[in-house]
Amino acid sequence: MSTSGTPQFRYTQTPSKVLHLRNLPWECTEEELIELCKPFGRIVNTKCNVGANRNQAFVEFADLNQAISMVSYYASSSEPAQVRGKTVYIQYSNRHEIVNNKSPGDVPGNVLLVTIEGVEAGDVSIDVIHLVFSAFGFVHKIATFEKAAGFQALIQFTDAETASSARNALDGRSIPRYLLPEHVGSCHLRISYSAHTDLNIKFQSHRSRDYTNPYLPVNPTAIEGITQPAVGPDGKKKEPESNVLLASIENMQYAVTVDVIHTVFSAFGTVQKIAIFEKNGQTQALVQYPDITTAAVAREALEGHCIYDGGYCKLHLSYSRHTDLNVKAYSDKSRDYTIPDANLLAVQAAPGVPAAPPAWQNPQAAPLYPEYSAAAAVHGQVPSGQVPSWDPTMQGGRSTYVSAPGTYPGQNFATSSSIPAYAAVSAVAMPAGSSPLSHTGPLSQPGVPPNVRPVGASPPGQPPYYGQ
DNA sequence: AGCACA
Repeated sequence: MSTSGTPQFRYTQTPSKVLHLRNLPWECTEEELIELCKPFGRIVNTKCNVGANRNQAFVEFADLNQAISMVSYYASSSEPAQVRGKTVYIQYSNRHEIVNNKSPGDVPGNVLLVTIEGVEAGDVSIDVIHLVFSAFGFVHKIATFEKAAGFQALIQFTDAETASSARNALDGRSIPRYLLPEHVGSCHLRISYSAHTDLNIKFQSHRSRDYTNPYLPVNPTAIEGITQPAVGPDGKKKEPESNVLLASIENMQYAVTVDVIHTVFSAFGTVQKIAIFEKNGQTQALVQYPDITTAAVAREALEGHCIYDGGYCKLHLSYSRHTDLNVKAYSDKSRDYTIPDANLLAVQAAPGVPAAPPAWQNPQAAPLYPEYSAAAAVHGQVPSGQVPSWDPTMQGGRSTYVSAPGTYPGQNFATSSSIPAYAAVSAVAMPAGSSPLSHTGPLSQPGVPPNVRPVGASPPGQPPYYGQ
């Protein structure tokens, strides 16, 4: 009772993920701190140079047990914890997390996120980046990409020490002029740490390199280097066509899941991969088809249309710079439908066999399909309490399966006869009061009866036909 | 040598 207030210090401290370190050398660096602590676990945050003498610090481990292991180790060790030869005293902090203004990018790791300001992607080659950063140690991998922030590169070093030496030396500096094209004014490097530890490089290309794996295949389309954007008849830049579409979803009042995207875009051909992400607060999706023709048809048909009735989830489509997406095979934000599967390979990956003839070969099916897509997209299992209200067969939250693939207009061009394309539809919240099946929605065509019984719920989290 | 920052 008497000591239950805020004791100056405690003899028995409750363990915490956060450790308090004192008697550190003056202005001990974060790297030294991490060096000392990382044998015991993953460090998620630090705060150093604390106190009037700037000789205290906090270290937060990912897991409580890691902090406990460090405290226990030094409690019974004959060798005290030391930094630069000074004994460091370690105890549990009386707080349970470090709160500071440090962004994740300040937490050291072996991968740097480099933003090259004031340049376009074509101005700085990956070889120049490699040259500049190799000065600090072996560069394992590089991946470059363009983001809103500008041209960026992820650079993977062996360890955080090498990475931080590069960061300390280069952050805010500029790439030497002689390595740059003449027209580039300044190009300052902004360097932070990435949360990545191992980059997943699929190809050697002008965008990415894996210097640890010389046998990695070269991406034939990507290695050609920087293609100048084609110029259309109006003199405006015309984006190069691609088999990958970038869909921006406007007015996204309702959930747009991978399955929704899959259903909508499957209307025009085999969808190979999907990735959904947020950019500048807007939801976007990358949709990969096997070929440009299919993508072009889908783009033409879907541009400006809405997934749901009422102007919800309006699609804007452009061609992506990607040609082959690198996505998790199955997650809530991505899907890779091309992963080896005996059944699927026959349908989707048989060389020379177009998996899906372009929709324009079937003038009737093309307009029909989007309507179905929209309908199917808003159907499916929903969290309990959010049972869609529009489908009488859905009462009680139960759903029905499509009676037969043959009843499905256009199924012949989207799938093999044995695989209903729309079977992938699983979890989507239905906008209340919106009934795509019974309305002429933006994706609907007049005079088309809603003759398709929407697909039933898939097993939780699994489309029925793709296994893992 | 004994608990910070916004």
